[in-house]
Amino acid sequence: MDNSEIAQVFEELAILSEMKGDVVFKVRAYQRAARTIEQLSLSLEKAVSDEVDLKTIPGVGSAISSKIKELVTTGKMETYEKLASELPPGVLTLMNVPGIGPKTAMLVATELGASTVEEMESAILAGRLSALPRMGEKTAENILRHIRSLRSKDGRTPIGQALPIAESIIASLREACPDVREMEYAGSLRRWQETIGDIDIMGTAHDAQPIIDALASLPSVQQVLVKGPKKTSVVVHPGIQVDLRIVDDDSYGALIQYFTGSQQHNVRLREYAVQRGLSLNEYGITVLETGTLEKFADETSFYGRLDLPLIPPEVREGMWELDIASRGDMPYLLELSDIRGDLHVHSNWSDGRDSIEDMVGTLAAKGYQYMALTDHSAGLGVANGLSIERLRQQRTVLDTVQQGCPMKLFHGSEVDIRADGSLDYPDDMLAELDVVIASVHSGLGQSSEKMTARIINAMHNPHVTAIGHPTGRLLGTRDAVEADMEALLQAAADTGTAMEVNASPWRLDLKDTHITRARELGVPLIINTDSHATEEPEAMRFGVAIARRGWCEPHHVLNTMPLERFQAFLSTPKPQRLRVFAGLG
DNA sequence: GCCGTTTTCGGCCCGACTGTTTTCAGTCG
Repeated sequence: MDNSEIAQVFEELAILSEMKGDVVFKVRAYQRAARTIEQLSLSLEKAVSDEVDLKTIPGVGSAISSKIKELVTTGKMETYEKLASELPPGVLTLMNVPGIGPKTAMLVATELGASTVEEMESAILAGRLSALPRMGEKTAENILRHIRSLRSKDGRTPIGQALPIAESIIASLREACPDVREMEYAGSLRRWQETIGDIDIMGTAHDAQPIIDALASLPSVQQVLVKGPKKTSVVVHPGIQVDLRIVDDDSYGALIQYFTGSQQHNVRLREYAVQRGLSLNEYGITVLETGTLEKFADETSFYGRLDLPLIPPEVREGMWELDIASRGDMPYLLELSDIRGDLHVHSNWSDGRDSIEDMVGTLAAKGYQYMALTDHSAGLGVANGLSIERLRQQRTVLDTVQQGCPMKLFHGSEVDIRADGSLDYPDDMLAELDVVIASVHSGLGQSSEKMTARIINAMHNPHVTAIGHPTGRLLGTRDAVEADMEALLQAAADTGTAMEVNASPWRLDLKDTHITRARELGVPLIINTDSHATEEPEAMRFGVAIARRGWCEPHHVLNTMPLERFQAFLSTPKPQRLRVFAGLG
């Protein structure tokens, strides 16, 4: 049972507990635990078997700690089972509909006998819902609308799709309204979560009305939901909600802080503020004793008023960031400008769109010191993988391109890890390459045991520099392979194999919690774009952001090394090269 | 159910919006 499954049980336990009528604080405790568990880098299953004290996890005390242990060891939780059996079947399902909370779900299940969304729908159509206490025609209509919108779209949007939309809306609004001063996206987008619920745009201007009008009249807008003086909401193609808020300059700091969240971070920040006699809201900070509202033009001064440094949006998840920041221990997190090379790049020699020369030119223009050309190996026929002969030819071509190129060009390959764990080129061929990225592309349905052993086997090869896109997931399209991530990361640390953070916004693989764990175990990380065309090296910013969510500093990431040190790393045999990575070699 | 430079007991974040109501419950972020 993995962490997200455990988190799911606590999320549902919170709902059941609320329906039963438990005090809200108990409900919130379950909720908070669920959200913390979801973010945890360490597998709880492993923590329990290692007898780690779970009470060190924020929001986990003795009761929740023993519930986790029960769940991990028996696969069940008595409290949950008992509550679920006492309540009408299907109540949890009903809550998937927006606008339906625990109270309404209970009412619908008990009074109307509905246990599925379909049964609820027909009860509403028969007019039975609006007859209930505190329910009316409007409520019934709204629920029906939500049921229908639930069917028409599938939840959250991958960040790679949402971010360009947000950026283009901001550009359009700035162009249409020169009066706009500050303007940026907030919410989960600004925290670089891998998927986005809706797009929040915040800004300042002398007059909000022209901006609101400009948004409502953008060609991509499908529907205007709310058009008020303070808040405007529209739906843009392809069905993403965009909220816009415009305030005066002097309130912008509190506004952007509030709407960046996360909710959990804001809850903790407000608790922290209350202890200091201050109350926070989206307008500013109120001194409780005097009732005066202080305003802040930017986030730095907002956090500063709480004696805190600016906490980077990527780590505002309500975990330990507040403790770390208040101790003065907030590290310098990796920036895009720290990246000195890209080590996973394809050309039209395999399945890339553009020539070696064009790819090299694009990367050199970014000011990188080095790159690795890593076309696919022969086994990947669908990707026009390179035979040994073509691979050697490519080397001579690359040597020619290197002439007069200011950037060091490494010759590499993205070598397929076959189903049995062997690699697609013989060792003597691999030894000729500067950089070897070993990746799984087929046999993705293997059992966890097989897949784990398969990847670890590749790590034991002395020529394998890194494992590429380790879980193989495609956001919203393909699930991660079954594998024991803890075992993989441990093996990476033991063998001196780097793990890739694939920056493609459709992959983001490793993901944030894996990155945190890798960092804790001393595994070298490499952030690569896996580019197949000249516009794709831009994706490096996604990789850097996801690494920041994993609290990466430059020294956790291999391709922040200056060229000379990176060459020293490559030329030192595994696993001794870890000493070079750690700055000891 | 959690937690402690106020506390081992008594607190526990803040506000907007909606729809149903005559003062507020439910939901959301």
